[in-house]
Amino acid sequence: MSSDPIEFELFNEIGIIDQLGGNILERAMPQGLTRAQFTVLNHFVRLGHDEQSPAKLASAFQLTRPTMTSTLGRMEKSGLIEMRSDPADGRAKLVSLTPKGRQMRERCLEALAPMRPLVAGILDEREIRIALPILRKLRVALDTARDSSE
Amino acid sequence: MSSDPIEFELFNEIGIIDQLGGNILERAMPQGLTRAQFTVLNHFVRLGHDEQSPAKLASAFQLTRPTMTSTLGRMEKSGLIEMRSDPADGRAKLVSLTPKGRQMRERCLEALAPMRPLVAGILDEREIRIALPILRKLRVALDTARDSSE
DNA sequence: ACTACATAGTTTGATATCTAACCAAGAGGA
DNA sequence: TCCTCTTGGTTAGATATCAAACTATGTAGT
Repeated sequence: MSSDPIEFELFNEIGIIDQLGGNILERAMPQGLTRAQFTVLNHFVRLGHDEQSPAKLASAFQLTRPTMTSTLGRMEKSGLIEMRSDPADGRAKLVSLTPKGRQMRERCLEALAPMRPLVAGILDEREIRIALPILRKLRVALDTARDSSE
Repeated sequence: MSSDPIEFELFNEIGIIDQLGGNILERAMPQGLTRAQFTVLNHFVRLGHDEQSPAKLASAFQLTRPTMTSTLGRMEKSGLIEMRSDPADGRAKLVSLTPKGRQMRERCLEALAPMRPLVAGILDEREIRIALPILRKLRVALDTARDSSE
């Protein structure tokens, strides 16, 4: 364990946190909503977008288009989003939240609220504020590394 | 984005880093070896274990047993590991690396070596040493939270 | 206008992951 | 001994994710 380069250890911790955290998150979600689906719901409300193309969403989350196709298809089937053809571009589609989608997002936030104190019991805000900029820097660099490799 | 509680932002960054990092890792791996499979190979060598039960492995990686069954099955089929029944416990199995598995792990390390300077160009060691203990603390707490909820 | 390239979305097939449910085997207690 | 509970592994079914390949549409360059 300690024989690993420190960079690998960093990614190792990050990987485990992501897995455990995601797991806890999904258990807390109403009706077995998925983390990926919650992310989409959240994106629209947070950024105030009415409509977005699947390609834009994929790029916002750094996912491939096939992945978005799959997730959006499931969300459309369960009535959380709607899709229509983009009148301005024959190739594209436009995704928007349904009222049910908005409502579901609200319920997710309520379900997640009790988890805030839980995290606060582990890390205090000072520690988070120390770690966050470092992680953000790493994330941004990996983002651009990926973009440029395509 | 900035309207999110800071804890959620933390998990958000962690999630994206994990995804992008894992992706870059898998692209670098020889013969399309998977991150999950590399983790198993690495575990045996790093900890010097000759044999381990699937259940121990699952618990070491905080994965469910079905997940281990699936990954180990694939690794056995491709000759990276061997499995035999545990003579001391009729329920259990014992997993061990094959020479091919050991060799594959070596090749992975070689393939990963060039990535170290890449990361070093983003974060210097000082920053990593600042973030690492905080993340470790979070990981350990989530670990125990999961264990106690079962 | 035609050709070539780029972009949007999808389909296919693979892996990883989870939960739920199952069977087999060990462990403990009455 | 028998009954119960726990533990190890598997199977089935679901979702997310990727890469590769395909179709359709837009864009640019000649």
